[in-house]
Amino acid sequence: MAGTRASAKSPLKRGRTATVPRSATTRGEFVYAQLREEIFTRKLRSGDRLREIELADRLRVSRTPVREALQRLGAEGLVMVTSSRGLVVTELTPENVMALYAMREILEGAAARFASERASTLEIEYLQNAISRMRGVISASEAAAQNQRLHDFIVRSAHNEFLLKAVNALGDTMALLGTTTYSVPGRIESGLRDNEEIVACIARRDADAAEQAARTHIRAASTLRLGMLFGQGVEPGAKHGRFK
Amino acid sequence: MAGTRASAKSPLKRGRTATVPRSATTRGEFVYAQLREEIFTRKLRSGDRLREIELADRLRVSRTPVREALQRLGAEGLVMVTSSRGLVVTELTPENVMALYAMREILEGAAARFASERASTLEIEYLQNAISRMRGVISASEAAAQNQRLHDFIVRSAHNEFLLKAVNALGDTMALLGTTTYSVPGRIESGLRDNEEIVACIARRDADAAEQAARTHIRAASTLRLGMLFGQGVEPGAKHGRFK
DNA sequence: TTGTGTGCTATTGTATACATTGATGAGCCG
DNA sequence: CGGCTCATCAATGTATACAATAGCACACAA
Repeated sequence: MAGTRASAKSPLKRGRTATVPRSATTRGEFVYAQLREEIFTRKLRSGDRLREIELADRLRVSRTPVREALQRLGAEGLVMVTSSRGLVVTELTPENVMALYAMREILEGAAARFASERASTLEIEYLQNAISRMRGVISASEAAAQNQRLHDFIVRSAHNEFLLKAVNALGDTMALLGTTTYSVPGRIESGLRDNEEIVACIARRDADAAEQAARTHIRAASTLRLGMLFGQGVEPGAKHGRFK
Repeated sequence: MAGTRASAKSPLKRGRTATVPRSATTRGEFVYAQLREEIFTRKLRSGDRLREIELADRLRVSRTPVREALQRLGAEGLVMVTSSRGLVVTELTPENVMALYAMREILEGAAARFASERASTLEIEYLQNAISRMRGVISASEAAAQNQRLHDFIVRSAHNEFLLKAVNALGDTMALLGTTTYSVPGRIESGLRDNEEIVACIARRDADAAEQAARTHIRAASTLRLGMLFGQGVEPGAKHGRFK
């Protein structure tokens, strides 16, 4: 039985050794990772067209692995088909963004709830340590990164494969938005307080309170985000199309 | 600009004129629809291997559209890669099933909550009519179908694209389980009462209560399901592998 | 008997040629 | 001058040949 090489839906997507990033695993995998990277780093921006031949030429592979990658990206919602321009990097409308945050509120709430019910004592200790490490952080990017790690861990502590998938999918879409809400003054402190509360609830196995606290946390981020979008126009760096 | 034909992620996938079911839209689409059908009708069962060449021969297409279809199915979780046997129809472990229902509880709750907040009065009227139609239904399959339609409509009334996608993905996975919990005696009546309560909460715009009611509804189904799984062994028709 | 190496084979990965089709624009006719 | 037809093009859909590889069976040796 040979069929083992298969395409591997690897949930992680690290870069490779640097010398020859190509052929990290398979070419399809490489193209997928590369395009994700370019989307997240905004080398490819919302609305940019994705032509198979053009990508194949640029990445020095045939159209076959390119199609594979595009299809995976499509399934994740990072690229979408428009009737007028074919395949493009997904553009989020303001309605999408609101729906996105509403959904995040639900999912992060669920993660906190499930973690309250199922996290091991070891996992809870880790969460508490993570909170300690967050105190004293002052840079927005560092705070955002730690916040991200904490929530990833909460999701993993929920021990629910379907939740994990849903959260990852949503996270990818969030990445399309670019900037973090931690750049808003005062957000670091309030974010920390939120997270302390969430972990405390999980630690005392209070599922209802944990869910509520997590929702409140996201709700705050949501409010800030909508302020960024509608309050003062576009974010720094955005040049074209919608508000993105 | 030509790139219009693209692969179209069309949410619907109807058959065509019947004479030649093939080429419904594209061959890739056809293979995708066909395999889904076979999985849902259990012609392909959990654990069955999916070999590209074999499928291509059987469906009279080349490997290219087959690969496309398999990839889409993989993204949806209907097929998975095992290290030992390559690509197979997804097998759910008992842990998976529990996680699945836990997640459904969350998502149906979210749908009810959002619907409470965002459904139009027209949508609410429809929901109430749907409830009326459900009264007096006696067959398990009919009750299950109506229940399904009602919940689909609630999800649509939630007006959240991300929720919709998550629910659909979960629904596909549920389909792998086969039988419905409506075959359990008394379930039709209790299910109806649950649904009446959910719709009533939505109608009076009580988001918290609606979420709670929906969770309760799914929780009941979950309990029944676990009874079916662990209480008396396997379901009728299941012959091999796990409990599926 | 059991461990180990080695070729074979089944199966997937990749490239590429060809088919198909929607859009575009030029030219022709009224 | 306006509208229609048709040739052409750009882009994706499909088939297929070839490459690479993992697993297996078999043989051989200790």
